[in-house]
Amino acid sequence: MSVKPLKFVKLRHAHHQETAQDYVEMIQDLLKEEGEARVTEIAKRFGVSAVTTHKIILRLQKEKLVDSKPYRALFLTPKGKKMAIQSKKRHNVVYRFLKKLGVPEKTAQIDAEGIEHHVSPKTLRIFQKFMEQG
Amino acid sequence: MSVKPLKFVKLRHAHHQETAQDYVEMIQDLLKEEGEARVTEIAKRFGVSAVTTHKIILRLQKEKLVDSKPYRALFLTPKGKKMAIQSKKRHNVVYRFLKKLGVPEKTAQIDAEGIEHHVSPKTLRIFQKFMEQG
DNA sequence: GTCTTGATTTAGCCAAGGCTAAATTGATAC
DNA sequence: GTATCAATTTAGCCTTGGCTAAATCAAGAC
Ligand SMILES: [Mn+2]
Ligand SMILES: [Mn+2]
Ligand SMILES: [Mn+2]
Ligand SMILES: [Mn+2]
Repeated sequence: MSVKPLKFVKLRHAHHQETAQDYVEMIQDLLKEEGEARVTEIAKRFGVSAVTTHKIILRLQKEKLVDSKPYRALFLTPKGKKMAIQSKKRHNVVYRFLKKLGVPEKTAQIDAEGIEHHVSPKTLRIFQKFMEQG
Repeated sequence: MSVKPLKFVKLRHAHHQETAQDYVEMIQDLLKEEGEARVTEIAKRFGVSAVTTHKIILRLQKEKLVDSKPYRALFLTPKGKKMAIQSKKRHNVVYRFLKKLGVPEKTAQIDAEGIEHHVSPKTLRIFQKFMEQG
């Protein structure tokens, strides 16, 4: 049998996207819920220090996903907004799919937070169809 | 609504386990398929350099999952064997579950490689039941 | 206008996983 | 037995995402 590193290469790529996806989703949530997105609140919700959040925000700014001036609140760029919308949608499909299957609410929340980043477009469509019918 | 960092804390914990799980699984495969597990072959299959694999093996030895002498082949400790068996079983349930749902073989392989590490015992049992019946 | 304080940022540390280049070694060929 | 060569290991670099301690700043209180 031949060797297939492809799936591991894709796995590493997915990992590299996870933080960005969770952060833009969180910023979008805060903008909606609280009116503004601040480092301290993001850090509290992720359960990390404000310093960790700050450093990740710097990276997301370099990647043109987040926009802000020093000591000020955070905003999503158009690119960041787009990623947030897509990520949230996928997250929600995975979450509802798990619940439809019979996974308890709390467990579905926890598992969806990890699974979402590894569901390909093909699999996502199948999850969606399952919910509409099943 | 209250703030719930729990799912993110668990996500980070899952990530910390991923590499170990994939490596012990791979070593087990090689012991079975090839008779021995070598750094070079592991690196080839993961699609990383032999140096990267070597460093990860050093960590797994410190964690008492892997056993070997310098320049020699690798073995699993009892602890490593146990993890390999459990990981392989979970991986397989996730993979077969996706195929049963209608996900194409190749996609199921790729997605399962990432999803497996985020499926809790409760969700795994539900996946299993779905296959037996559905 | 100044003071105070909480939020933000900077400095500096760590571990995990990536890499290339170079040194070492085990095993095979001769 | 020695020479060779492929595999392994070491050295040294990078990025991401963790942390604490200390510095800086914005905004509200007075
Ligand atoms: Mn999400
Ligand atoms: Mn997530
Ligand atoms: Mn696996
Ligand atoms: Mn895996």
